[in-house]
Amino acid sequence: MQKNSFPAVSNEAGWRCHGNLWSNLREVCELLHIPAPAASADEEVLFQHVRFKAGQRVHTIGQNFETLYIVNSGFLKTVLIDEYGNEQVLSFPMKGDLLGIDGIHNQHHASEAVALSDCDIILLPYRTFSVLGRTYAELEQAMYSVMSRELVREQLMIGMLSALSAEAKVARFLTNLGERFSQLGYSGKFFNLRMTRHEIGSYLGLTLETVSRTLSAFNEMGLISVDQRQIGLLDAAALKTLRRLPPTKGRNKVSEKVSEKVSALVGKNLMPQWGKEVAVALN
Amino acid sequence: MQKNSFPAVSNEAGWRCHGNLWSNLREVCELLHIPAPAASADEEVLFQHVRFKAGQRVHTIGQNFETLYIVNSGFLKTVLIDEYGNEQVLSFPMKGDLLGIDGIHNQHHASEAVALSDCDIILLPYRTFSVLGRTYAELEQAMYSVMSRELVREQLMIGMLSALSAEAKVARFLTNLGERFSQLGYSGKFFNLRMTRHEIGSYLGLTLETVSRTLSAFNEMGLISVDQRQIGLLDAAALKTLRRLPPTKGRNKVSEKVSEKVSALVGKNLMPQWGKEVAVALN
DNA sequence: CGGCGACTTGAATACTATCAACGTCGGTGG
DNA sequence: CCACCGACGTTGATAGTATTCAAGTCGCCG
Repeated sequence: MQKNSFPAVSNEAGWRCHGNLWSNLREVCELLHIPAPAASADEEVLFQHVRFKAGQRVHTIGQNFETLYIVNSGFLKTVLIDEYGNEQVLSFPMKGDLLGIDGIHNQHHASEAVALSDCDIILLPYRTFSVLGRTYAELEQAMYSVMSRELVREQLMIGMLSALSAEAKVARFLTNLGERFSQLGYSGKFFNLRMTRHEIGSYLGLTLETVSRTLSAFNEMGLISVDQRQIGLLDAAALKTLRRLPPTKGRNKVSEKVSEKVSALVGKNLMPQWGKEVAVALN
Repeated sequence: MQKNSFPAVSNEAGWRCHGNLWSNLREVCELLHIPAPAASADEEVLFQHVRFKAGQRVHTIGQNFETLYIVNSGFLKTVLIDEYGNEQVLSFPMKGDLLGIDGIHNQHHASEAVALSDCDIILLPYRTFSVLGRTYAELEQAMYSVMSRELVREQLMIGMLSALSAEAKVARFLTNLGERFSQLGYSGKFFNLRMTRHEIGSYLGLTLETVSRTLSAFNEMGLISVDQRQIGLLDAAALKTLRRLPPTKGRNKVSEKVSEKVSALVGKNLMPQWGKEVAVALN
């Protein structure tokens, strides 16, 4: 599972104890990119690491909510299960992401978190966290901020799901993933996917075939390179500006002319209607 | 604007002062359905009401975040604006809903809240709230819970957007709206919509034409009654069980037989593939 | 080697969007 | 008062995108 291009994360932060790894509050805050409480005599408060193997569930739907989880290494997916047993992928958490927030409300998890690779997860017991929050106001502030950010992220997801074409969704998915990898210090241009086409499709509201076709189309257009799960973003700028054809009525002249040019450029109608050249011209 | 079937909300809760209405902490907590802090010598902490006329914005995108808002009466929409100026409706808040959470992160509002009818909104300054939260732990707990609930709501929205057919989306929209009205003490069966077809479509990821057609189809099928914005849910149970035809491969025999029967029943292919009779048969 | 899961690709279908015409309702001003 | 207008809504015809169904390939593991 770790045969990819990512360096194995070194877990030098933390102490070994009883064969497990532990982190203190400062390390946890760093991981979450939130300011750590300044003075802390609580250096002895330690948080346990737990390892999950690929395929294992960190928490399941309906499970009693007792703790939050912070991803220290590895890749996961969070899913909803509908009444027919179909998975709906909600997110692909990775290092630094917080899991389990959905359980705070009514004390039960509403979603399921599954490890896509071997993972190292830090347990942040909610009781402990609450106590710490009463002590350090900054912590609580940070928690509000993280939850608010998560909310905004989901709002953007909603906007993307209901307004973008299949090609635009896949393009954004790839560039977002690249940006997240960059922020973690990995390459934002060349990476490999940890999830199946089916999971990508579920996440984007598409079928796996559509995802596969779109990736192939991007590949033929030279926007990306694809070899199974190995992805190379060859023209990230073009991908980022890829959108559905303008929903605003009023630029019909432009779109007509352009669509001719574009479809002449790339054989079939695989080229997104509001493609590369156009987007550049708009800037 | 208030010529509808809803009784005008009486605002006897709160005090008039300088021509404005004010509410204390206990009233605010009731409105949000969260437990009020038990002992409170802070009875003198009052929160100002502000009235917005239909069409006015409570907050706009990019605006500095200073206060949260609680809907005391009226109906709103929250929207995202994309790079072409198109609106993406995110929610339709009404009495008891909390607005502005998205501004906590990075101190700027990510979305816009617009009044769809005349509204009475309670201001909950974030600074004030933070101070109160430090005093009353239950308050903070409640805030986490509300934000968590909001997160779960958006997750369900994502699942709905990416997995359901147009008919199922509209059906759920109607039943959800009915349930919310019920909880507020209004009729959950007969109500009128406060938003245009375009806004519904934006919310559901559909065009206004599709929304209109679907409502007409439901009407002809006897599931609902429609007269402009006056809606009557005649068969809420059927609406609630309306889904897209099962994405799980494996019940092809059933779906084929049924689709014939159903399409024979209602002229063209307006009948959702997994319709009323089928759903009942499955239970 | 056989089999399975993941992936790709093709062809046909089906659903939804788009474009367009028309109807309704309210408000406004001649 | 009536004509006009604009916003909203309905309905039809058509087009196009994404899904579905169906092979077939590839890589991996027992």
